[in-house]
Amino acid sequence: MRIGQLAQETGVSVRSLRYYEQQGLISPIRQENGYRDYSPLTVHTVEAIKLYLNLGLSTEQIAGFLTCVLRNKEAFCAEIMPVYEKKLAEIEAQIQQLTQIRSNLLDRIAAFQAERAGKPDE
Amino acid sequence: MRIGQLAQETGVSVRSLRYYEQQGLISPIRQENGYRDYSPLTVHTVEAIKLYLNLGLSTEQIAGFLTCVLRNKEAFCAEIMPVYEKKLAEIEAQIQQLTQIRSNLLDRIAAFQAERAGKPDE
DNA sequence: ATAGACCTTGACATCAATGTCAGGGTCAAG
DNA sequence: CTTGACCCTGACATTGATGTCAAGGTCTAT
Repeated sequence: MRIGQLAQETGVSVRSLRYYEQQGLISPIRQENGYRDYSPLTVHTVEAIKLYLNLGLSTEQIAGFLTCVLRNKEAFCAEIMPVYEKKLAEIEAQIQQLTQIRSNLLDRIAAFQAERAGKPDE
Repeated sequence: MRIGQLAQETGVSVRSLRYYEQQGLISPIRQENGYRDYSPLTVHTVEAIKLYLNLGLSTEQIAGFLTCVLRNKEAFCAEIMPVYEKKLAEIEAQIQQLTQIRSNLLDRIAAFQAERAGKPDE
């Protein structure tokens, strides 16, 4: 299968497929004319990549366990847990920071409105 | 006051002070030798900039109301409310997205551990 | 006059996945 | 043989505040 078809079947752009290859996530063989030639199984690989990217993982992190999860169930791949836990910690830190900013914004909006309401003609 | 002293008094790097100037947030006059010359009042300006940056606002947004809030109370500056509200909406969207990812991560971690525990010697 | 602390401008690097363009090859159908 | 759809590589842009370096000017104290 050529790259255009893979792109169409997975909904991933040709550009991104080449990028995933550059990051070591997929390794198509080459036809005689230089075109990339993908196994039909690569569709599943790309779907997996999409899934992990949607979890906020980087291509580098995905590269660390992708081979394993493609051959086994996730539970068999010990490499994946530290990644999940690291990402979870990052996400929670970000949520906390955003929540703090949100709180500050709400305070300032409230103060703004209180001052306008309380002193309408000062 | 020269840039080094302003940096020291505000805890903001010399690099950032120049950047704020480039973004139109501060406008020091120049000494005869070309050195930037800041009014002592600029310390307050920079403190305000720090505050708004910490709320997640961009220098461009800050530029839109900084002159007003330096002369008046915030409640007097109508320009600021749309900015606060836009930022609040962005923050809440981000929190929601991160919360969704967090939920997905927790699900996968739980599934991982359940599979290991449930089938320890499969 | 020289060292050293301070200032200047300009430029590149950061982070990461993706879009987009340029310049050029391949191939099948007409 | 030409058109058009598809492919290739390589490169720059995006986003935004900040770090850092280069090359050089200023000024003070020795």
